[in-house]
Amino acid sequence: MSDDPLALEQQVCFALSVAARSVVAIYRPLLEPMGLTHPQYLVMLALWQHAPLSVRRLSELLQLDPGTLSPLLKRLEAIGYLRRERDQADERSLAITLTERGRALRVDAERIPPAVVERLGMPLEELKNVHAALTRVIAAAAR
Amino acid sequence: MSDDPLALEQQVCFALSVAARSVVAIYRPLLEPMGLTHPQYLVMLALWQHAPLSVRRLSELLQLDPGTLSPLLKRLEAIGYLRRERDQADERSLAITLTERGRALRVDAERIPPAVVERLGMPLEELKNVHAALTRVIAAAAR
DNA sequence: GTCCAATGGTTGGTGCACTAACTATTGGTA
DNA sequence: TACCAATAGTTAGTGCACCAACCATTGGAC
Repeated sequence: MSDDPLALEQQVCFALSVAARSVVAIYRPLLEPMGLTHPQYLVMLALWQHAPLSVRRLSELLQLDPGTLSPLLKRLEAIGYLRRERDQADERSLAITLTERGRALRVDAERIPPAVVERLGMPLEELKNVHAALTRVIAAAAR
Repeated sequence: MSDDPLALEQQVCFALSVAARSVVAIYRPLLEPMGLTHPQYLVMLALWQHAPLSVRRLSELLQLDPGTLSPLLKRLEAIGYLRRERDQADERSLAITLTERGRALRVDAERIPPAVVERLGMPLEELKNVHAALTRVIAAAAR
């Protein structure tokens, strides 16, 4: 075990990056049949839970730049999973709503989380701990 | 607390993505004066530890695609931190070595990890636990 | 009522990440 | 020796992520 403070294998940021990419890679083949990328999947999760949403609200929920979401939402509209319409009450704002197909997709999506957990083969208990630890990291970074 | 298995706030993948982006965001202003992005910083860490390296070896160490590294390495060569030369023994392979400036940069880099830990304000003990947990996730995903 | 600063979203530029197709070198085997 | 499969790296295409500049709408302040 190296005591070099710059050693790759003891950087938390490196472990975070690799873990995030590794886990997203597990989702890829599962999402591909639905025509979704992982960020698009997260948008769909947010919409299934909270639709209708504005771009601003969505960017807060996902902690993503509106500039990132804008083209992503257009792609989801192009596939036919959602609609982007101006909010009647405030023409600056978009009301993002699900289409029938978008709502229907939820049934397929319900198979994803258990498939990922199964593929990881880690005890649920430990995954909960990881989630809690990450939540503390996110809170610390946000301060 | 929602019991919806598709709820955003209980997805480990979501926490992972947000945490990774949040932590990288902490590095951004620290790396900017050195002219480095976070992935470039990881490449420099690998080189300070193991130079000379081939693209293949680097892609194994960082778990990144050679296709991602290729243009990234050219950018680092353009700034003058490294050299890309064909390996004399095997002309297919690149020997990536540090320039004098690249080696000198290490001194500045040594301030980064403590600055990040300080900025996060989390006990070192907990960061170690996070690191260990992430390492298990990475191993599980790789299996 | 008329400015004007704040707000919501879009666009363009840079760089990362993955995939697939491609080129060049190497080294084993017929 | 002449072939050919494996290996190393590059390139092109798509999409994500951040930033800064931009446009339109809104809602005060005067």
